[in-house]
Amino acid sequence: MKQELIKKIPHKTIERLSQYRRALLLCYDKGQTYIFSHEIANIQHITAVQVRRDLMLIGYSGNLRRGYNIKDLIDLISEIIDNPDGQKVAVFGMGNLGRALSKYFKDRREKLSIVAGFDVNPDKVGKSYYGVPCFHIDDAKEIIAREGIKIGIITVPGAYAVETAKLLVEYGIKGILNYTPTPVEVPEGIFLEEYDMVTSLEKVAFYVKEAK
Amino acid sequence: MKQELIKKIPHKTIERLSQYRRALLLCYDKGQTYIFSHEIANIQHITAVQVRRDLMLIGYSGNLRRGYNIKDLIDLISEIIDNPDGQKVAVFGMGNLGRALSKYFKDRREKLSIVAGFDVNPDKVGKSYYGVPCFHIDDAKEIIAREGIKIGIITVPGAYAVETAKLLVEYGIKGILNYTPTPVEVPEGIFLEEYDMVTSLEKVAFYVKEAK
DNA sequence: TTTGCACTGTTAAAGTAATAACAAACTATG
DNA sequence: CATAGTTTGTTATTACTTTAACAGTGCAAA
Repeated sequence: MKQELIKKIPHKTIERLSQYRRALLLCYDKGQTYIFSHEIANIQHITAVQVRRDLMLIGYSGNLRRGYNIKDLIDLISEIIDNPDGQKVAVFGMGNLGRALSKYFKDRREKLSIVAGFDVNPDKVGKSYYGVPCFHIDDAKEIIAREGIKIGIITVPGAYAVETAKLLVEYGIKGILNYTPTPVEVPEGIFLEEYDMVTSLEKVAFYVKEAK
Repeated sequence: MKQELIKKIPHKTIERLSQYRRALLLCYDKGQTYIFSHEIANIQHITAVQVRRDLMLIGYSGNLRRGYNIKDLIDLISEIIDNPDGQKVAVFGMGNLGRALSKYFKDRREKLSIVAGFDVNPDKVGKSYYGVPCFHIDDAKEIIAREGIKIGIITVPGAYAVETAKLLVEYGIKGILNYTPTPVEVPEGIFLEEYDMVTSLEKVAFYVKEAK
């Protein structure tokens, strides 16, 4: 897969590739070897055209009669979205949400793993949650450097989101996933993704109201 | 606010309105009475033009010299996105994520509140988490009907997502927020919003890798 | 062998969203 | 009272995303 090609893949396609891979892994585990675009589409909430278009963008060609080779496609998607050397992640804020994420990602992805949690609560520091050791935030700098952690998930209370993000950038984190409702600022070159559960719920509430 | 106008508001604008209101509430609590479009924009990650365009869509006019009246704008946004009679929400799956949401929404919105949690674990049933009572899923039908719950958040393990969604629809839920990585199907007329943490993290990992 | 079917791969069109451009309005100030 | 500065409200443009249309291909079956 050429570098220039990868640069042109739209954000939305990257997201769908992640979802395709998940669906494909399930099928692969069941022993299925080939799959049609409309089968992938049925698993996710999209159309077969969308699937074919996405696969076209990554330069994968299927078999006209049998569809796509599941194993090959999984490998190609992995080649695109995974870092061959692996990617280490840390969670900042080991509250309910931080622990939910720790549990969730436990042994899910070979190339992507949460290796540390941070908190300020002395009751949590020193403990381990679902295999993720919890450290004091004061030790973050050292541990991030030592482990080579490049990605940080922010799950601290909203009031501390901004300062946490600032620290992470200072400590060398290159990608931030902010789950607090407070938007944070990052300098150029740091990838930021924010998701706000309050907004999502209010959106659902709005459309439920409107549907009446 | 006219009904036809509301119908034409784009999804993205609805999401931003929720975020504007949050920012406005903070300013209002600080005693600020007027705010400029670029001030709102600075709080969120958007441009002043975007803010003005969104407010145009909902038909709100600001003061040319002082900007927007914070109180009035909060009221107007609330009139649009809130249900005047309130909206009750239930969480299905009181694991870490379910409890995180329960805690998070505790007393946050007057018109939108989580009133019940459901689980199958007998250790959880009968307990209360952050003010949200946990019931057995077998009692969901009755409680949903009795309380008039219209929105369900799915935080069960992915393997149970599909059947849970099916149950909710059967029990009269009109809007679903699915936080499992497993896509679910809902019939026409039921609003569905899905968010997948795995995809988000993989997306961050991809762009961190590419930035190197 | 040829006809029909069921796919894929690609280009074209439509729909949606964000950005830019700019006129109009108000106020403060000299 | 005129002028400069600042901000709003709206239209126009551009960019992005999805959906539609359709040609091309291989297989199966008559």
